[in-house]
Parts: sequence; structure tokens; C-alpha cells
Amino acid sequence: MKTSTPSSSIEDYVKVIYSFTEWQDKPITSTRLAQRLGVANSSVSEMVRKLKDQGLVDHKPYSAITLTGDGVRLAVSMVRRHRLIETFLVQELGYRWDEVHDEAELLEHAVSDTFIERMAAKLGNPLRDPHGDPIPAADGSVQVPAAHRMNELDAGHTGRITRISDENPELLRYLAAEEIDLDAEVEVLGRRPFGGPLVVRIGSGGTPREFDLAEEVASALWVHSEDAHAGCSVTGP
Amino acid sequence: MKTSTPSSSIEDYVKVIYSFTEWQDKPITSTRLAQRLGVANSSVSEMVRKLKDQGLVDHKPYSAITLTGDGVRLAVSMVRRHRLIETFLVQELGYRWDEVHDEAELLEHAVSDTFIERMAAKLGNPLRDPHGDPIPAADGSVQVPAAHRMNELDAGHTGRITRISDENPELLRYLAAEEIDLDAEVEVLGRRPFGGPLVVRIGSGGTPREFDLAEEVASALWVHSEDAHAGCSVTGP
DNA sequence: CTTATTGTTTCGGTATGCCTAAAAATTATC
DNA sequence: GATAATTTTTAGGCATACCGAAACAATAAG
Ligand SMILES: [Mn+2]
Ligand SMILES: [Mn+2]
Ligand SMILES: [Mn+2]
Ligand SMILES: [Mn+2]
Repeated sequence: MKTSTPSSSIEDYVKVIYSFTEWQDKPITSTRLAQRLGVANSSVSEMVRKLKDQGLVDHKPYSAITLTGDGVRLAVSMVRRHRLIETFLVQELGYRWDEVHDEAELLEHAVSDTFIERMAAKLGNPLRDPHGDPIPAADGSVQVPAAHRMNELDAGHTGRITRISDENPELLRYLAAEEIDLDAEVEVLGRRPFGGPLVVRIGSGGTPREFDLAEEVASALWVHSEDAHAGCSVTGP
Repeated sequence: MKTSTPSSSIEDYVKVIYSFTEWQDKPITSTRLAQRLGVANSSVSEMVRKLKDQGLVDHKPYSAITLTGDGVRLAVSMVRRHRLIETFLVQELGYRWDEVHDEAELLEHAVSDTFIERMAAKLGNPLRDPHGDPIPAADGSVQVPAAHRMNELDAGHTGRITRISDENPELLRYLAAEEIDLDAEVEVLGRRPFGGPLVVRIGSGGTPREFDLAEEVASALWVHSEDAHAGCSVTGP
């Protein structure tokens, strides 16, 4: 069973399932999906059945939910839309990086393929969005940079910030105020005693400064280490 | 009874009611509204009741439908959205004027006020859209140029094209191919015998050329005459 | 003025997508 | 291995927005 054009709800479900496994690989469950989407568990159960009928997910009752090939294709195209729109809002309309997510969440369902491709062309086919998330190419291929959460790094580790989780707008505003941005050089100095905040040196542009980062902040920052062999994994098309 | 944020359907209903009386003043009936919206008459009856409950229209069963003050305000803001989006698509993303309507029809419901105002600023607060339709200001005031349909003009009349109906995309493509554009100077030469096509001289940019225009074409072109007293009517805020 | 014709509304029904509460399956604890 | 806790699904409902068919009003025609 398939539908000509998926509804915006279906697009969001598939996108959230995909995004969940993008920076880690625990498979997604009904409850987590419900949390991410802000709906009741029962709504997810019903919707997952519909997604299965349409061939977008594989699902056995009471187990995890995974995307089919068609599901991945749809999800990747939605992720491309979302991130291109975010980039466009920042670059062309002067949005701040903490303002773009909600707008993109709606626009991604409303614009045509033509709109997306003209926008991409105008932006010069960017490879990442304002938060460092990779923008899938039009053919569906994705380049995910190899990166680790800053809070998981040992003292002495150096690298560059390659991604900043866009889940919490307040955190983004805090980082902007502190001028912590993508591509800033980072050195992990250590931890305050008794599992205290992470101490790091960050030099974005000017002189490097030291920061005591709370766990929530450090875990939102993804660092790409600079050793020669750290590449990036390419998926698809 | 009122709703916090009107649904896209309600926005479209109100916008169509408003637009119907923008270039002429027959009041709109259920059937015509249904035709414009592409829905069944029965759907309009139900929806008009809802619009009335929300204080957006006045309506006595079996008679015409008119907007209340609130209805006009909502409609004008939707018209502003629609036309700014059309203008943006043409100016910033290289759309042709026959491609913008459908895209704007969806986007107008999806973008935020912030988006609209940043777009307007970037475009320099334009006063008309790619088809010459006036763009209401943010405060709700509208400047409608005084204009007449070309097919209603007598021989000898001169003026400039100030508006081109965007209802028929094919007609827009035809006009673009013939390089008939907004602001072109026009002189009505007369009619072919027995109620035949209208003969006009149009000079858009280069040398004036003569055209035999079918009724459908001539009635889609609105001409602003150049005599001193022709102004424009301002409505609102 | 009475009967057609046309326009409009009401009625019953469908498709989405969400909810709460109850039932069922799974997993954890004893 | 049996019971308790948690997760997931099912059941019954609600809101929105549409439809076709039937009922009802308002005109038009005879
Ligand atoms: Mn979305
Ligand atoms: Mn992002
Ligand atoms: Mn619309
Ligand atoms: Mn227009």
C-alpha cells in the first residue's frame, strides 16, 4: 500500500526515525519516537502501522522501528529540505541560528522540489547547515563527519567543533553570546574534581579562552579530531 | 467564538472572499466561492457557518457572504503574504511569473510573521507583486491603482498596463513570450468587425507592435489611464 | 399563480491524526 | 518461576475538512 504524496505527519515521523540514529545507533522505540514528536504513545502505534502499510518502516509489534529503503530515501530528502531551509534563513534572511529550527520544521513540508533546488543553487549547494549537520545531496548521498561528543573526550585531546546540537535554542543563544561557533579550535584540559564541569580551551577567531562547560553543554558539542585518519563516512545515494 | 490561529482552510476562504471583490464589486455567493476553492457547495455552507461563528463573515442563509472587520484584516494579511511570497520567488529565486502562484498558495500558510517581514525588508517593501496586484502594507493599508479592463476601453484610449490577472498560467506564458509586460504603454486601436478581437498597439521597451487580442486576453489586462486625475484608492489600515 | 429550475443548506458518512483509558505483552524483581 | 512494573498496542472518541445525496428556498417559466 502506498500514498502518492506523504502527509506532513508522515514526513515528520520518518525524519525523526532517521535523525535518531544519525549521531548514535540505539534503535528507536515507540516511546522515544512519541517523546521526540510530542504525541502520545498510542498515536505512534497507530501511525507506525500506517507507515508499515506504506512500506516506509519495518516493525514487529513490541520491538524497535527501522526504516526501509523507501523510508530512508524519504527521510533523507526531508533532512535535506530541513537543513537547506535553515541555512537559507540564516544566510539570506538574517535569522540567528537559534531561530531557524521551528520555521524550517513547517516550511519543509510546504515548499516544492523546485523551491528547494533553486535555494540550494543560490546557496552554492552547501554541505552543512548552521549547526554543522550535514546536508544530504540531491541524489541522497550524505557525508557525515567523524566526530565525538566533547564530554566523552580525554584531557589533552584537540580538534575542531564540527557540530552543535540544535535541540535546545537557549543553549544555542548561550554559545552565540560566548562566541563559541562552528570550526572553533578546541583543547580539552580536564575536569573539575568529583565529576565537575569539563574544562576546555576554545579559540574561535581571537585569543583562546578557557571555559567550564556543564555536561549539557559539552555533550551538545561535537568535535572532529585533526589526526590524519579521521575522515567522514559517506552514505548512499 | 474565536480560534487562536486560523487553519489554512479558513485563511484561504477569507482570502478568496476578499479577492473576489478586489477588482469588481459583485458580492460572492456560496457557489462561486466553492468554484474558486475547488470544493463542493456543501463544504462551503458548513465552512461559512464556522467563519460566522468565529466572527470573520456576515451571512444570512441563502444570501451573499461578506467579510467583517476582523475578516478583512485577516484577508488583507493573507493577501500581503501571498503577494510578497510571489515577489520573492521571482526576484530572489528566479521563478517565472507563471510559476509562483501555486507555490505561494501553500507557503502563505506556513511561514511566520518574522519570515514575511524579513522578506519584505529584503525586497525593499514592494508595492505590487509580479502581476501588478497591490501588496498591502504591514499596517493593513492598500493602494489599489485605478484601472480598467482593456476589453472595456474605447478606441483611441491610451495608458499603461498596471495589472495582469494571474488566474491562467498559460495566458501568462503567452504574454511573456510576446514580451507583453507590466508598465507597457498601450493604445487601443479598435475592434475587428462583428465583435472580433481587440486591436491594440503595445510598446514594452522596444518598438510598439500591434496585437489582435482574444477576449480572454484583453480582459486579463488592466490599464491605468494617464490623464492627470486618475489616482488610486487607498484603503485602511 | 402554480410548477420547474436553480441555488443553498442539511444529513449521513469518510479520511487524518490526535487523545485517554483499558488491555496485552514484555521485562524486571523477588 | 511467579508476580510486579513498564512498555506497547487496542478500543472508543474527538476535531477538522471534505464528499454525495436529499431536503429545502428562492427564482424563473408557463
Ligand atoms: Mn516538520
Ligand atoms: Mn540544524
Ligand atoms: Mn492558500
Ligand atoms: Mn499575484
